Amino acid sequence: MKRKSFREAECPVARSLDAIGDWWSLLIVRDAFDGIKRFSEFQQNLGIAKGMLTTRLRDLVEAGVLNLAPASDGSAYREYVLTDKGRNLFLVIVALRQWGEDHLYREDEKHSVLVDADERNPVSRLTVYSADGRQLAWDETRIVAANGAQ
Amino acid sequence: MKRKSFREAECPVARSLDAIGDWWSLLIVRDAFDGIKRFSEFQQNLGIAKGMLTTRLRDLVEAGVLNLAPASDGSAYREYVLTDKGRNLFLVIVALRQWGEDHLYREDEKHSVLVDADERNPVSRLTVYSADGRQLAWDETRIVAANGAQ
DNA sequence: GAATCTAGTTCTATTTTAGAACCAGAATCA
DNA sequence: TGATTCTGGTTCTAAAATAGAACTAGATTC
Repeated sequence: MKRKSFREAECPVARSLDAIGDWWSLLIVRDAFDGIKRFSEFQQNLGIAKGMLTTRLRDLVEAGVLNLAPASDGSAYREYVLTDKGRNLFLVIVALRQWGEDHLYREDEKHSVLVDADERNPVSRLTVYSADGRQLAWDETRIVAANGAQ
Repeated sequence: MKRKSFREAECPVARSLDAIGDWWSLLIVRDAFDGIKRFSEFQQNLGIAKGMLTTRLRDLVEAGVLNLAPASDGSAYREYVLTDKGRNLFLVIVALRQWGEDHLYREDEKHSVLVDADERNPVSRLTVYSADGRQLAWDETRIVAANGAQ
């Protein structure tokens, strides 16, 4: 059967995953953050099948994450650029990156690092803060339902 | 063909997605943060097929995200609890939640809110900071490759 | 002791994904 | 200018992932 959709889910996490949770989507977005724009660049950089890339790019454009614009090199081709909505996925990518760095490499394995453009120092770790600036651990938070209950 | 694996990718984002990027995985983790522990609870809460849930839970245990422990109610059953590695996915979930809240609801639609347990105020937005405390936008960061180049 | 609940397993049907082959229009080369 | 190559796809097949129903053994409750 068709994969179950979360598009109309109550939970924002589920809706996000419905929009950008299929295989390849976030890697395409990651590449877009790294300046990749053209179909062939994505294809070669990711090693993805062309047919798959075609449908993923179409889906991401439909989802409002990417825009299809005239190529910036003046050619008759087009290129894919992040929309505002797409750029706002930056934190998702950074969170995935930090978790991966922390848990998915052996001691002796090197990995790339996200640094700030000016100082070239690694960015600091993401943290959840309360409205009044306290650091919050996962068990110091709660979900309040839409209706205000719980 | 078998879906392409990113387990040995250089990029931490790709490795993360390989580990927790398949359909349902992060929703199971989200439920675990909400205190869901038992097989039947996950199954009913998510509306997932039992067979799918079985393989996802097995994968997450294999990945070190969940642990299978004796049920806390004293029965002979068992329950799934987040490991340290799993708890560290909190930021990923929060980032997905905030993006979804911002971009995937109509004006008139309500959604649940993440609040701090004490004050019951919504948590503040995630932000990327430089080592010296400046807020960084996506285009104020760079990726430095593992070998130190670029 | 019987009925029900829990946590699965197994099966089939459909959808997704990977990969190769093909193709038309744009750009480059000679 | 014409031939060749590059770009950005489309189409096809085969294998894997997912959904859902049916079934089951052991634990718990009635």
